[in-house]
Amino acid sequence: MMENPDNLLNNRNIKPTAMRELVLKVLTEQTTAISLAELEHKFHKADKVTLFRTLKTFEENKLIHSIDDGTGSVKYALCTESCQCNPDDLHVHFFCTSCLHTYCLNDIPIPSVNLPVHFNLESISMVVKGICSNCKK
Amino acid sequence: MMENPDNLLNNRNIKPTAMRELVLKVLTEQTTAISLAELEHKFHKADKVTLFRTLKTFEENKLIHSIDDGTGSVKYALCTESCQCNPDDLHVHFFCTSCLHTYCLNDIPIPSVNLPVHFNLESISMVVKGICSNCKK
DNA sequence: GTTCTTGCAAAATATTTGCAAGACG
DNA sequence: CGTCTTGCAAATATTTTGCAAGAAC
Repeated sequence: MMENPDNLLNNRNIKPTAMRELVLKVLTEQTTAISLAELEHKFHKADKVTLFRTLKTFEENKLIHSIDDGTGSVKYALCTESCQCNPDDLHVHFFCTSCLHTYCLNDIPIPSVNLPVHFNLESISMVVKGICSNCKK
Repeated sequence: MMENPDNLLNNRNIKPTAMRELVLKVLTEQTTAISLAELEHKFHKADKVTLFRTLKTFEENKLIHSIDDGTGSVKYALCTESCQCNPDDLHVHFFCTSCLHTYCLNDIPIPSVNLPVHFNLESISMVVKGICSNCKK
């Protein structure tokens, strides 16, 4: 069942302000993860710092997750509705070196790893780089 | 068989200058990956930009590899002697959220992933976060 | 002399904080 | 009023480039 934007915010205990609804709308329209700078360009008049803090708020409340794809600018993408950002919820990300887009491979869970003894796992990040199907055409 | 520092440089076609030998010496003494800022602190009088370019040179010639552990500052660590930095050569990295050190888990290869159709793999990065064995004591 | 390396200055990029004005209840 | 949010300014951090002096061969 599709949630409306306000429910998405309320479900995560985020007060639905106009700004946040706009940012959430942009995020839902993305097929790939978006950077703060890219998000800023989606608006004609919006303060980057406000957008930054909006993203931080979203991230703290697990509405979105951040991806460090190695480009130097962090990308953000919506979590699935049930996501709690536990290691089990995490998926692989794919960075296309041609179109520079960062994909959430939501269907591909991060494989488990046998850590050395006495190493304790909290979270994992896995970023694959290569050419995406769009660019390979 | 242990190589001497100059051989390590020559093997990678890096002209062995005094600066490079010093940087290589520091790198061989590390048990965890090191950032540019940390490297700078190992010297009393060394220009950060020179160190940066030394690391770049080392990386281009596959003497070291860089790790983006999500802290915002890139870490560097020696490659194994046979490393060509192919996907098959890559290993998992571990970032300890307690001591903030980044380990090369050289014995743990990155598990393979089945990408969606027409997605082409070039390289993979996998960073595990948690508590290391030293901090768990 | 020619090329590569180094040091200093400064640019470029990204992230983060301080603070006051405004919105909301 | 009191709290949370927003906007502007500015600080911080990191990476990167330009350029000229110096070293290596």
